[in-house]
Amino acid sequence: MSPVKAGKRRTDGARAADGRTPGNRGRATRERLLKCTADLLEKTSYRDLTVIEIARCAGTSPATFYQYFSDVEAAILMLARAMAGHGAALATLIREANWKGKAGFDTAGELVNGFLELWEEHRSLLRVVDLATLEGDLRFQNIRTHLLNQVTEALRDVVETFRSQHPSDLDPTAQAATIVSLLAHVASHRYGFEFWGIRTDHIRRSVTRTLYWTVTGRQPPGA
Amino acid sequence: MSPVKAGKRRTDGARAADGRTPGNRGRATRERLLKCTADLLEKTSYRDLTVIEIARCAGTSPATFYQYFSDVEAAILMLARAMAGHGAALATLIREANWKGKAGFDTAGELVNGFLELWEEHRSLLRVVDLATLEGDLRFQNIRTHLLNQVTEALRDVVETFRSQHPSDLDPTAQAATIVSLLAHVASHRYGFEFWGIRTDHIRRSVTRTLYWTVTGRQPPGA
DNA sequence: TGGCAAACTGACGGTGTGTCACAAACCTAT
DNA sequence: ATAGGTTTGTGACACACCGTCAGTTTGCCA
Repeated sequence: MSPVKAGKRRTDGARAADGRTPGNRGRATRERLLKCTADLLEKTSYRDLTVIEIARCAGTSPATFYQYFSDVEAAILMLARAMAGHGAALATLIREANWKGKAGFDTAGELVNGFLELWEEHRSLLRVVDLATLEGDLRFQNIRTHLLNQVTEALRDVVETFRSQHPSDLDPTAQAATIVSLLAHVASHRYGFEFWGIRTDHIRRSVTRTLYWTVTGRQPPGA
Repeated sequence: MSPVKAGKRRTDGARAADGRTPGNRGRATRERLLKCTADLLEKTSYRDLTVIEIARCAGTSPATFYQYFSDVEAAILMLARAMAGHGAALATLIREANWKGKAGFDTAGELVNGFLELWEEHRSLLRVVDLATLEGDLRFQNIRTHLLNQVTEALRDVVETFRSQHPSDLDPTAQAATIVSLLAHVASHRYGFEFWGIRTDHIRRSVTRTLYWTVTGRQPPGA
């Protein structure tokens, strides 16, 4: 799979070719290659995603691809980095919304929806990020963390707020991480549920209630 | 990646070579190949797992591999099928244990441990099962469902038991699926948590409490 | 020991990878 | 417009893996 075992894991950020200053045309093809990588990732299984096809789609030769990325993974890494920022919006939602009473329950619902939408938007990318993370790839693990940690930390702070009124021996960070796990997994397996006859809407309500309860430590209003 | 695009997704169960009756030597090498596939899956990333290496490990030629499996995925599929049965033990635990009061809380803890152990045992395999499932591969999706559905259904029944005393408008199946999502995700990202300073033990307690509450609809005892 | 099915493999055409050295396209200053 | 320099693209290559098939080896037992 990798003819030159050594030279594979090259470091490369948004590098321009060898080390030259990037021009206009260059950025265009780079963008085209990224777009094609993303598109093909939707249609092709990760294992079968190939440089040749990406190049063909972008209307260039495979050699050109290697001028911008060291391998397919590197291109996916770029896409993932671009996506990771989107976690910020969720964190902001958590921090600025009201978590008390009925309004709090609505906030929980919005957060669940936020997760479902984020995963809907970046489904195929998140698949690979998850796999690579589980395989121990630190670069992807960092991205995943960057994405989810913002949410986890925001949730932890909310949990701590309620802790004063409602003491508990649980670790707030662990509770927040638990919730984030739930949200991430449900969001990514949404279609799996539907396939087996479990309506997304039912899941949404169930998760919302669990979320509210775990964060606030109280029974949801009107349950 | 696949020279003959057509002939790839061949059907093959525990088939013996072409159509011949399986002998003793045959089963042995088949087993050896499976073992090597499993071992290499631990060390190699899924994307880089290759027939050549599997064959080398098993001390045979690559051609031999193709006498038993149509491709690497098929071998992994076999391993996954063998593992899927292990969900039964968890379902039994759920069905036969007591879910009331303090004993119920202990049951919840045991279930969480059961998940952690199952994932510990089959980490690399479950990674691939998850990816393939999310990529829409029905064969893997079936395996994953077979594994998790037993648990989900058992939990749903328990949820319904409590429902009579504690009415709710939530769909019991959705609640069970929610819980199973939580358990599966936490089990698979266990090391990720530890890496970021969240002790598995804290997660375990947090999940146990959420599990107990969702199943019974009551505050855990001694909280 | 001969015969026969089961098990294995060498060799091959096809496709993908990753690296060059070189060619083409694009400035920009004269 | 055009020469000279830089950026960008590519053909060709050496290597690795895939998946097939014809033909060989192995093991069994009559």
